[in-house]
Amino acid sequence: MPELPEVETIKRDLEKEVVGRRITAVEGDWPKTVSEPEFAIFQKEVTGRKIKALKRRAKNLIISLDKEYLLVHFKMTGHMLVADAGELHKDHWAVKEASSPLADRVNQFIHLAFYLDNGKVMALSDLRKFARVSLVSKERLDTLLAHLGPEPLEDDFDLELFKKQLSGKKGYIKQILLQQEVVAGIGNIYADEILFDAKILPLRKVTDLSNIELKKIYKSIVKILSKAVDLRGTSTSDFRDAAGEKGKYTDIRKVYRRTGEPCLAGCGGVVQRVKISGRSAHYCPNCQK
DNA sequence: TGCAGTGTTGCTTC
DNA sequence: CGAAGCAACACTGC
Repeated sequence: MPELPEVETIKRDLEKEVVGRRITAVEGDWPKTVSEPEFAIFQKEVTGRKIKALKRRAKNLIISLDKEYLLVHFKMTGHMLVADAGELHKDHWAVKEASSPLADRVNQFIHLAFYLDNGKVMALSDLRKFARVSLVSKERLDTLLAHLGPEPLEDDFDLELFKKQLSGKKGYIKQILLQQEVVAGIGNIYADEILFDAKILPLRKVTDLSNIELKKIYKSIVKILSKAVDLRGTSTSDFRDAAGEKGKYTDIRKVYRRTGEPCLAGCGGVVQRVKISGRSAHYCPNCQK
């Protein structure tokens, strides 16, 4: 699931490959991938534009063109690949070379492709077709992103700001960490990993947490997300970087999708899973209080 | 075999 | 108003 570390990985990969390039053609086989404007107009408007810069805001990738912006949200299974245009079979949107990491099955679901003036292609692969791309003005971009809370890896995200974002919030800490208006960019994987690191049970009510516990959660947010960016994200299922490769945080995760396995802190406990407002939460009942 | 589970977000329903 | 449920999809695992 592309959360903050995964989108940041894609952003950094693309930065090296596509900035300064001009888009020579746009093709797609699933028009709904483009939210706005209508697909044919999008195709016409984006063709010929130059890519100026890349940004990430929460789980969104923002591609600045010489005019307007491409706003990309990967949702569940989307990721952006860069390949030689010749590597793609245009007929069925699949990658040709079996030796390449791009040949991985999850990279074979290409629904939108931006051909570049250096013979490469920036391609959105998305098994479940939930990802969305928009071409928007600066004003529209700001409107669409206005609800988002602070970026947890920015300098201004300190303990006081975290507490302020939580004030007035009710419900379980796990549920609150997933709310993008509270802290931007945390999803199910890192919410579980953060709470394990902070030794706090996901079913704790936010209003019951002590100052010491809030500080632990704050520190774990910064620590875990930074570590995950360093390791290029988590690939328990579909996430891949721009080269089609898996993220390495998968190997050091402590609880996410480890139900029934021994706690890696060596406490003798077994990782449990519960449903919290429709989402799974993984935790160690020994380590987390 | 078939159906629940997977998880992000926005929209609908209560 | 806010919380809960569901739809958007497709594949995996039981």
